[in-house]
Amino acid sequence: MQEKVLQAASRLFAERGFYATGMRAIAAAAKVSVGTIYNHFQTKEEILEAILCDEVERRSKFLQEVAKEKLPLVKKVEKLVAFHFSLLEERRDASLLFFRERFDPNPGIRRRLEKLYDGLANQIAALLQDGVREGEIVPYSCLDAAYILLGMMEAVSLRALRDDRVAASIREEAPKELTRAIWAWLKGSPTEIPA
Amino acid sequence: MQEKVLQAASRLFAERGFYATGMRAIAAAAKVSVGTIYNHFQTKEEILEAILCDEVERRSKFLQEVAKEKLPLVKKVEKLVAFHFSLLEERRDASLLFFRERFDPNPGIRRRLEKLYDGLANQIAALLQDGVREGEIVPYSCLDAAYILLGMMEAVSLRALRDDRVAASIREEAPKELTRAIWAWLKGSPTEIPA
Amino acid sequence: MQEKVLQAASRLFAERGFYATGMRAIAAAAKVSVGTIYNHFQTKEEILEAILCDEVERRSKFLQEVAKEKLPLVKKVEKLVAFHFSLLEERRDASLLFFRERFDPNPGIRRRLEKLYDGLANQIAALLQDGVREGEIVPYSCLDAAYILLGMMEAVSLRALRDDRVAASIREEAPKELTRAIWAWLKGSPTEIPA
Amino acid sequence: MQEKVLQAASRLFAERGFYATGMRAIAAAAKVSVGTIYNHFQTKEEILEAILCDEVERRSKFLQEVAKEKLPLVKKVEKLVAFHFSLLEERRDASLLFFRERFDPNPGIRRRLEKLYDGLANQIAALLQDGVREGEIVPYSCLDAAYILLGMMEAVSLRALRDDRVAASIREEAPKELTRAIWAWLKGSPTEIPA
DNA sequence: AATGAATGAGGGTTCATTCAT
DNA sequence: AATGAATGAACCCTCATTCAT
Repeated sequence: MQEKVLQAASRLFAERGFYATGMRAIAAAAKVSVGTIYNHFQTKEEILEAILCDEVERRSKFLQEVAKEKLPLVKKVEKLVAFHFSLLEERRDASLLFFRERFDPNPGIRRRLEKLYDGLANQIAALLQDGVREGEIVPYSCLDAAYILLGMMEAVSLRALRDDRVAASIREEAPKELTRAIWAWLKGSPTEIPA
Repeated sequence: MQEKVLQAASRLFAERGFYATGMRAIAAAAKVSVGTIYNHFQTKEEILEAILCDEVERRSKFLQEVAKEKLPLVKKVEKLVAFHFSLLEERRDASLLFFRERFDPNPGIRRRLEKLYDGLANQIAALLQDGVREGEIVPYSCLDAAYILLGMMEAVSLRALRDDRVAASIREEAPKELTRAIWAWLKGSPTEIPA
Repeated sequence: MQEKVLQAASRLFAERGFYATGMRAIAAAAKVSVGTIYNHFQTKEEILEAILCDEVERRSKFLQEVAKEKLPLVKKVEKLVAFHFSLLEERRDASLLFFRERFDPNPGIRRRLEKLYDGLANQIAALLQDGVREGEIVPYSCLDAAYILLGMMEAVSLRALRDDRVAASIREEAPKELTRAIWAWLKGSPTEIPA
Repeated sequence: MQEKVLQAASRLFAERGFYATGMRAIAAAAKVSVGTIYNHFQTKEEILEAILCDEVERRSKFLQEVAKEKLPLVKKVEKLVAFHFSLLEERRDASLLFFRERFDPNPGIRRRLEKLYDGLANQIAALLQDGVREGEIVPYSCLDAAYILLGMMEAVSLRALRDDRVAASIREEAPKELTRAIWAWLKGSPTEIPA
């Protein structure tokens, strides 16, 4: 039941936006009654929260596994980027929401979502920290770098989620290109900018 | 009068989000009546549009000036990023809105906001095109690159606009690091990814 | 529930007019919430439409029965007028609305109300057509005559629905006199006008 | 100034209806400012009242003159009907309002308008009374008859004020036809209905 | 658990009216 | 007298949420 609701809500939120989607519409799309939704979720925002939490958790779980593997950092980055783009294909709606609606709701839920997002950043930062320790990359403020890395993925994803042919081409090229760019950036001296 | 309304609305939209902010709240914060707002703006959306227009224009004007200067592309990018982060400090609320509310799913407002954003992207694309012509960077779909460049600034900014210590650190590190990351992206394959 | 709303609305519309009556007032008078009204009627106009539809149907049904009877046309007119005035007594508010609000200049609502009114006019026209066929009255544009016949009942009714002694007297005299007047009209030139 | 406002308001009220016409629209159409209108009229309803009063007064003045003349009743009726239809042609908008909006506004103003209308009816009743005294028509409840007579004129007028070709033909035929019908009605015995 | 009718606060917007100029 | 920006109550309607069944 919950799954039906979450899927219906994901699609509608992605199509029309969180505020433009009513509970009646979700109930109709999920083929349950409004009352039933409220037996499983306290508020409409909780539905959004559940969707976004799920997205974060998928990425978080993946990062946990990657962290355990014995691989050079560059490979880990490559896997992370690849995974990210595979989710983009498989879970278009929820991914879109993850980028778009993360800031929308009220401060209470926003705070919780930010915390989840910070968790992701921390995992990535730990990954980078390992790389620094191993001498694979130069020393960094790893948490800052993690947020920038996430930002790079988000930026490309938002372009890739449009519906034109360029977007399709980006979705194909981006994993390779992005890994390259991230790596070039991480490898360089943190302060070096060509004159 | 309009200025009072725009400032109040900027603050409230940034705090609570566009949809969660009512006209009555804006009127109260601006210390005018609801009716007076409607003498200056046709709809609530028009208020948001005016705020974002202003932000776009500031960036647009700056880009015009940078485009005229005789500088290597990397320096122009550096200046652009720096300017962007300076606005982030000076005009916190409006900058936040500039990135956050761009995705409003209401088709009417979205179209107009996208047009504004597209204008900026076009200016940046022109900058990059110059770089391609001069051989400074590898050939690109410059418009796509521009969207991604904007997206990178946006994604990092949204983190940098929070209120914690990490945000402060990012605000300090990001201009330099973001320039390097963007440059690593734009330069194309100088760094092999180890196998 | 719908009945409560329709009765409350009939009374208020008749007292204050359609535009001067708010949904809150209707809800309060019907002792339901505003939302409940909107669960049964899409718009305020639909409430008015439902009220007037009902009035039309009462008259329409009556006309159907009269049409089937084997009576001279003048008797049918007499019955129609009598029935009309009996409704005026029994269903004061709705009858008032039936005549008063027919001219609402809002094109959307007007069109629908006109359609209802046109249906009645057509039934009366058919009645008159029979009279023409039987040679009871002179040939006529029967539809136009029907509108005028309805109009005469309407105009007199609006006076008859006031609360003074004249209104009471008209309510008593009008059925008889109106039938005579209508008949004088329909019979065509039996009376020369002295020069 | 007042004349400009009244003409503009007549046209707009007739076109869009009283409630759908705003003070700003009237001001624009009359090419004065909103404030100026309020220097001459206390409320919007007062404008409507002025328009309708004017219409009543034209008819009332005419009736006063006709009453003074030494003519058979049938001629007076003929003149009255003719005058009524001439106003319909010359002052289409105001005449329309006279029929349509007479019942619309709030009870206060409605009462005043009803009084004016009653004045007309009384004048006509006096005319009929003369006819009874002179033996021109059979004894009547003259006031009731006056309202019915007014109702007959209204009913035909409303059909004649439409915009089709039939309306044009009615406007031409109606004065003669209506006079004939009224006279046939008034001449007849008040109770006689053909069997 | 499941239902969906009922709720009513609140949404954006309008507009008759006022008032400082 | 004339102006039109300012006012705010009231408009119709929506919708997250509740609750009796």
